[in-house]
Amino acid sequence: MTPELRQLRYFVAVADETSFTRAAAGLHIAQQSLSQQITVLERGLGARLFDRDARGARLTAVGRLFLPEARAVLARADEAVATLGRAVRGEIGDVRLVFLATTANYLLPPVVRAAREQLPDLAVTTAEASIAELVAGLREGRFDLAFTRPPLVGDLVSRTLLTEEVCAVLPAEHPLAGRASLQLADLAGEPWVLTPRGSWEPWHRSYDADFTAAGFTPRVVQRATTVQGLLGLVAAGVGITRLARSSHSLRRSGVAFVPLDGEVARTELVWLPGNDNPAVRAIADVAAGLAAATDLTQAG
Amino acid sequence: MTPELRQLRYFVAVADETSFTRAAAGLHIAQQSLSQQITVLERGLGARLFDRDARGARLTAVGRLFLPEARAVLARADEAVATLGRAVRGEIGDVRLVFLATTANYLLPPVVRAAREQLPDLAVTTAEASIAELVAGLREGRFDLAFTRPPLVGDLVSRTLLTEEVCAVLPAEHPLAGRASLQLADLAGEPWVLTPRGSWEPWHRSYDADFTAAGFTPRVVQRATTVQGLLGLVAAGVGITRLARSSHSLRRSGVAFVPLDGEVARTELVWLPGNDNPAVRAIADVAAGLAAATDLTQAG
DNA sequence: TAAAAATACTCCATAGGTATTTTAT
DNA sequence: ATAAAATACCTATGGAGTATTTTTA
Repeated sequence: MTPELRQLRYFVAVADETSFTRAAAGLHIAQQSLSQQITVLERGLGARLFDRDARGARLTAVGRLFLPEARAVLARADEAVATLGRAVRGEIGDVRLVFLATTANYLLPPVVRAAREQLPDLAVTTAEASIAELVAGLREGRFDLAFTRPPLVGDLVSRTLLTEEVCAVLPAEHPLAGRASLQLADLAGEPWVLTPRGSWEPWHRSYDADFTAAGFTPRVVQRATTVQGLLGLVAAGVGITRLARSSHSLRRSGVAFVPLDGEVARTELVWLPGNDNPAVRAIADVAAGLAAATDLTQAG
Repeated sequence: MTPELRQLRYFVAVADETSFTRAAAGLHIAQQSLSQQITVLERGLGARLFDRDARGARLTAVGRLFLPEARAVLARADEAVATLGRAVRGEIGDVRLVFLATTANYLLPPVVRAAREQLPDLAVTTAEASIAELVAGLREGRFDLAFTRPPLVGDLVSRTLLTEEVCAVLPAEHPLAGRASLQLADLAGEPWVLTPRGSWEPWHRSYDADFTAAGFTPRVVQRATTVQGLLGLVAAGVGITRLARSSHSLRRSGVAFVPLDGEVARTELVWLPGNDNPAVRAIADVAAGLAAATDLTQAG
């Protein structure tokens, strides 16, 4: 028979007080109940733990050996509960972060650094993925939290981490390169380089809507899969494109970033609605705090 | 709130089976009762531990972190009970042995060696004491177990460890030194050296009874406190004495040990009747086994 | 005799059982 | 439709309370 923790607590209390009466007072139960519980414990263990007399109760030789054991069990139980508390607060555990390949560049280092500082006992693993892999990974439970861009599909939970300007990206020698800002309509006649339509359908629908609102359909002269590829084509004078300002960190020569009036690009934290891992929320809070404290667009 | 061990056992069972139904069967309780207990545990801990669906129950992220904690608490409790079992069997703990100074010489080494071999985790401390110190030490709880000689006082529990012959101790050149055995009456006219009357009254009363039975009162020419002292005086030809055969180990030259017909000296294990330390019984058993297996008188 | 623990009983909180409903596949 | 868990309700074990007795210094 293994005793219950309550009985061990009672045992320790009597041992500490060398008295059933005093221990019972401290435990807020009647002396008689305590007496009965210790008797049950002793019977269960098959060993007498106290010598009783008119002055109180003192440990037997066996009881003296059991006391540190009982304390150790209780301490271990307290530790278990404390560990659970840390888990609930998201201070321990594992979180698998995934960064959209185009955001990993400037978001991953500060987020991971802040996480390590504020949540040192959390095991954070990171991955860089395409938007399709990222969404599939979240859905299939391979990732807990994604850093990505809208629009996404409906059944994921998102939280906007930061917003930044959307810029027209022009060759450095382009006539409009010196402008402080532009309207998308100003670029109606330009040759465009864009990402392949198949890369992520929701994005392309969003693009189409923007261009339709500006009153034209872009003349696409070439397509490139990566942001680096787009920037290279723009620098080469093949055409122009449209990117978030932070993309500027990937190529600073040969291209000009001119803000497009009223257009913003959002970076979002995304997770599965059913994900109950408190560490996800903790990391999300760290990232949000980081975004609020420092203007991450300055990294671009 | 700290959960009870029962609840932790239930939690581990459900986690292992990934099913309330199967776990309940293994625990020999109804699924509904188990479901209720886990709910109580979750409420008490303030954390959901399982995700339930029609296929069963799987750990949440928090539950996954709590599982090893729960196992550790249960394992620690099992260890505590196991340790208690060892204490009850007298395999661990402390025993303070005391040897009568005149028996320490040949009893202490083999007893301590056997104890270390058979009860390696028992902390055995030893002391050598006069009969008066020995009895007082037992009474006042300074010693747990004594190796001594009868007669003693009534309120101590004793167990005869071994018996040996009582011998007349004569100078080597004494006319009776060559005899195979003697009667005490044969020594009526001899000069005697004995221990001081005050050293331990019960012994002297026993001596007196023996001499009275043999029909004479010994003519005491000198007294010595220690066995060594008595042997020295005998070797010097001052007188004769009477000792257990094992005393021969203290002086082998100049003295002759001649068995006295029908007289036996007992060595006893003695302890306080209220001493509930199982280690005392364990050591007593080891000593008794040792005495049965090897003739300790051969050490004399 | 006085202080402490044990015993005898009573009560009720709760662990556990039974019947049924809800939920998700 | 089926299999699992949750809910509702009932039962009964046993933890805790009150009154009293026993024990020992």
